[in-house]
Amino acid sequence: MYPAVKAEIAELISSALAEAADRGLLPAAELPPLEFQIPREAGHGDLATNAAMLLAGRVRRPPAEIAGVISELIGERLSGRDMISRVEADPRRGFLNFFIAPSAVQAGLVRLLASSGGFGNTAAGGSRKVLLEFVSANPTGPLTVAHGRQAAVGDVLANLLTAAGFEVCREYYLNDRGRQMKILGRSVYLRRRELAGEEIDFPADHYQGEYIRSLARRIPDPEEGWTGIGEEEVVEYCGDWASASLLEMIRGELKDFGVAIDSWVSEKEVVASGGVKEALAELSARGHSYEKDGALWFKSSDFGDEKDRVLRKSSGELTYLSSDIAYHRGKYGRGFSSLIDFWGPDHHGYIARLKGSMAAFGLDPEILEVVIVQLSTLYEGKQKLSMSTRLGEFISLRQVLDKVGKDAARYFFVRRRKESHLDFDLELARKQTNDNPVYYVQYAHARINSIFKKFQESAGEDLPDFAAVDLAPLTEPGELELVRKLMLFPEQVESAALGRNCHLIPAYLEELAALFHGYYSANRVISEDRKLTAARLALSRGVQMVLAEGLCLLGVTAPESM
RNA sequence: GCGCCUGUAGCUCAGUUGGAUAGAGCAUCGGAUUUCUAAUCCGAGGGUCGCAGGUUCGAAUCCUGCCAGGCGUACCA
Repeated sequence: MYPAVKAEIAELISSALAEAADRGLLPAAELPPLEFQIPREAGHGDLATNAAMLLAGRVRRPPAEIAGVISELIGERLSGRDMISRVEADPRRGFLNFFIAPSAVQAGLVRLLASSGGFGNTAAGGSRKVLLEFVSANPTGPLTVAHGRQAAVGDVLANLLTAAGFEVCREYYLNDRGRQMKILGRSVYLRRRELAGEEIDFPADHYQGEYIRSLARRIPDPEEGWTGIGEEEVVEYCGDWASASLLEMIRGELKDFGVAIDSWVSEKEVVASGGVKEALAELSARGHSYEKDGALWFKSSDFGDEKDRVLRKSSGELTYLSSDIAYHRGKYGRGFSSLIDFWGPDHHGYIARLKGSMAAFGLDPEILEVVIVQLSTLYEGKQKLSMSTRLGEFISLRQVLDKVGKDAARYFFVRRRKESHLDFDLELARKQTNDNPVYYVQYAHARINSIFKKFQESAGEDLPDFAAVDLAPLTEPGELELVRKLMLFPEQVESAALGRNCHLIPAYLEELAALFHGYYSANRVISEDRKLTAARLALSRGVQMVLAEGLCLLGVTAPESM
């Protein structure tokens, strides 16, 4: 609805401007691109533009005077048009405030009701392919709360991008190789020996968590027996088995968290397939690497990094960076217009070198977009929960899921800007009261369902065909405000997707729910007036559809009853 | 030292490309249910937008400099 109205307003203003010039009311001037905003106050109309302020410099008149002339001339043209009912000029600053005609608002609702889902979808993406890599936790332990937030934000962004017309692939990069794997293998191996009765001085830099003991208890004997092969092979055996079983656990956690990964890429395979060798050879061929102190270095300082980075250690081992470079180089050949990575805040220093490496290959580093998601702190009411990973005391995503459930967990993780550190109060997320925003939104959805049930019971008839209902009876300010809010949904989805601002969706849903709860308290949907009842049922249905769609984008259920 | 993020009501935070009197929830206080779910609604109080300059019709928003907090600054991942 709004795009059409905006186009209409632009046309009205430019023709008013031309006429003003003809009549000598204002000097001739070209209209700059219009900027619109939705006024906070009802008295300022439904849509406002600052056209007069933008023109002030060009025509050398005060904004308020220009606005007055324009609104006067537009006012003369409004009869016969059905989108705009009225225009007013703000006499102080020069805003032009437009009031959208109720019939135009109602027409928007008809479109929503006639849609069968996907009302919020837009074509902004033009079916371009986007690769979204997120979570990507090492298979060395359970997913943490930090992973949980990344998973929630990443998954919701994927949903939003899909709704905005992109084709999204969710990818998980598995760091199943390297130092951490060795430490994992050793950790399990040592715990295993401990279980066998040996006194072990467990190293502080090994994985301390209780889950390591549990793995050590469950690990099957190697074919050759525990002593039949060398210690190095035993450790490798332990590492392989442990990472495989931890991966199974992670898959289960993601599944229960509502996250479906489309593509799993193993670091081991990237190395084994020769991808790393190839990438290093090309870097060298392009003259962007060199040997020093027995190590191979990437000249990342040529690409905006603060210093050069090691690709292959003097020990001969590959660094994580080299396989990551190879992995990301591979992403470029897969036909994506955009490559998005989700990383924790402790990795932000890594951005320059990775993007630099893409530039070193002659690839466009702008295609690669790194999104940093800040950490969360868990609370039980006022009490802060310990997050020490070293001691293995961290709260896992699984524990959060057990405590508050998938809906609340996902909703809370997404609710804040990703740049903000999140305070996640488990006690609040569990509460079934009005201070819990998840329930607040879900309740609005369920409440509407209850109205429908009540109507069917008391009237003894089926719900009307909503798309065919005459909406003319919807004239209350609260009703039109609700519809206008509904019409904003597609823009909101698109803006959240393009700006990677998932938190806009919970905010929007809470506002919509608040409008509906308020409307519900002040007005009765079901009444003696059959036409009004039908129109209000249709309005409620529209609200319910958008709530359900928004919750679906968040991966949160929209309950029929609560 | 340098880099990234953050600083808005007692608390947790919104605030689109600079726009009208800076908003919401919680907490506090006061109200609302013979009527479709009170997991709801209505109202009140509460602010030097970290500080100081600058840019302009106009700054929480942009620029510069400070202050405070978090994270990073590995031949770890």
